[in-house]
Amino acid sequence: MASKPRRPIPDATVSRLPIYQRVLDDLQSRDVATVSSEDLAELAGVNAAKARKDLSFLGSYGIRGVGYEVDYLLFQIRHALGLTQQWPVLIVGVGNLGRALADYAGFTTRGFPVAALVDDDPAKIGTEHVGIEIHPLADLAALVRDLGIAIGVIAIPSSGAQRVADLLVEAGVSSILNFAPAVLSVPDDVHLRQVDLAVELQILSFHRQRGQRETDQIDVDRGPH
Amino acid sequence: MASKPRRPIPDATVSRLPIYQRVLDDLQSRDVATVSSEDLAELAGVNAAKARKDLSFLGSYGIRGVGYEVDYLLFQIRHALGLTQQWPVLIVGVGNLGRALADYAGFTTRGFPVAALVDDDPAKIGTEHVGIEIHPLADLAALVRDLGIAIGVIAIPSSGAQRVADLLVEAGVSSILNFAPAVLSVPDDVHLRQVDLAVELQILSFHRQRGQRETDQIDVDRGPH
DNA sequence: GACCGCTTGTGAAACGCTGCACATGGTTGC
DNA sequence: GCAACCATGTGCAGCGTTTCACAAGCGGTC
Repeated sequence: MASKPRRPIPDATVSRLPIYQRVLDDLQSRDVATVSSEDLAELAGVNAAKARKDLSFLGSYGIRGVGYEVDYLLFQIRHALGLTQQWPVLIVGVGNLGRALADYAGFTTRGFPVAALVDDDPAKIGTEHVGIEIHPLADLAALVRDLGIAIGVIAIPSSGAQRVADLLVEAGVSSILNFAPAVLSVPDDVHLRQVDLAVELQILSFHRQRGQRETDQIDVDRGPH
Repeated sequence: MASKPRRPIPDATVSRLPIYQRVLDDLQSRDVATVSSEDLAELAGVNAAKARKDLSFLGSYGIRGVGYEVDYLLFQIRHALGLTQQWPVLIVGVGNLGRALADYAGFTTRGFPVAALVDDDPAKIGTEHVGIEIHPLADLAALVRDLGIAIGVIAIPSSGAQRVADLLVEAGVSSILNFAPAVLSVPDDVHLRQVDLAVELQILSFHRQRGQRETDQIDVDRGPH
């Protein structure tokens, strides 16, 4: 209530806040009390002016001549990101990717405990993974309701992704993280984010080729191809 | 050689080209010969004008009054992305995430065959995963050289990520895709992309909370609008 | 208690991206 | 062969983001 953002926080800033949080977590665990925008920016891999401007959207929490108090800044970032409470997530698809996500320590430690696993493979249903029982797809709506799931993660092949997204929306999930390489359509009030692993490689490929074209002109010293 | 981009292709466009490619792949497999910018944009989840502008950076490959020839456009996109040849990748870390990536069909079908797996767990070394032998970390440089690896994928916990990145760079890899939640530093001529799974959830959390705050004030009419 | 050095917070300029609106030019039908 | 139609390609204006440069403010020092 007290901290209503006067200016709305830009999307670009929001996408960097988790990075600052991670860096600050690390500093905190090493008992560092304060940090300057320059050091923080260095650790986060950004420009110092950008870091200051990003943090200024949260409020004026720095001390001139000194820097930012690590503990307090961490609290403010968590608050801005809505991480003052835990958000249980449900993962659909317990293949290698689903298991990797369920195991991923970063989820739980950052306030996103994996509360439920769902799959449609009869051989998997009823078994457990890291202590979490695997439920059939039909139980999805009940799980969302009973566990207070706010975020659904889609980790299945793209052919079934839209159907699962529809199920999640219908069950009342308000945010979806999709790993299937498919464009999903969801209502406007549902937040959808897309992580496409192959896209990242293709972007690398583009830059690689572009760099090589330049060096083509100068010389070629790529070993045996 | 003939098609040297007069204007450099903007980053934002590059990041969308793989999406167009995926959509066009799908159209091609359904024997669709031509597609309009409007239909393509719809399938890719973007604005029609944006799609046209994106494609115009590749050259003038559309036919006014008709649309784009699917086969030809696909070829041009592949060419622009440097996907006219295969780029073998090496994955470091054969945990659940590494296995998920090795299994991921999207890699191979898009020209990025997984050519080598590396891990430092003695229990895993020498065993195989989907027919690919797991090598010790010490073999990294030799594998890169012998297999002509251009892209390295880091799928290990963040504590060892920088060390592995250094090894990859030293071995001559020019592009790195990092899944470890850590900021890595590499030379300027090495391309680095970061995929941070927890960051995506935190961004969702932010928007979720913001949406809730707004509706708190007005009232709730979540239903179909 | 005044000064000096240091770091924050921010106006403003530069840059890149988006989306509209329309001229351009190819195709089809008569 | 001409006209009507249609979808592309792009000039331009608006918007968000980045970056610079500097005033404002805090803490330590003499």
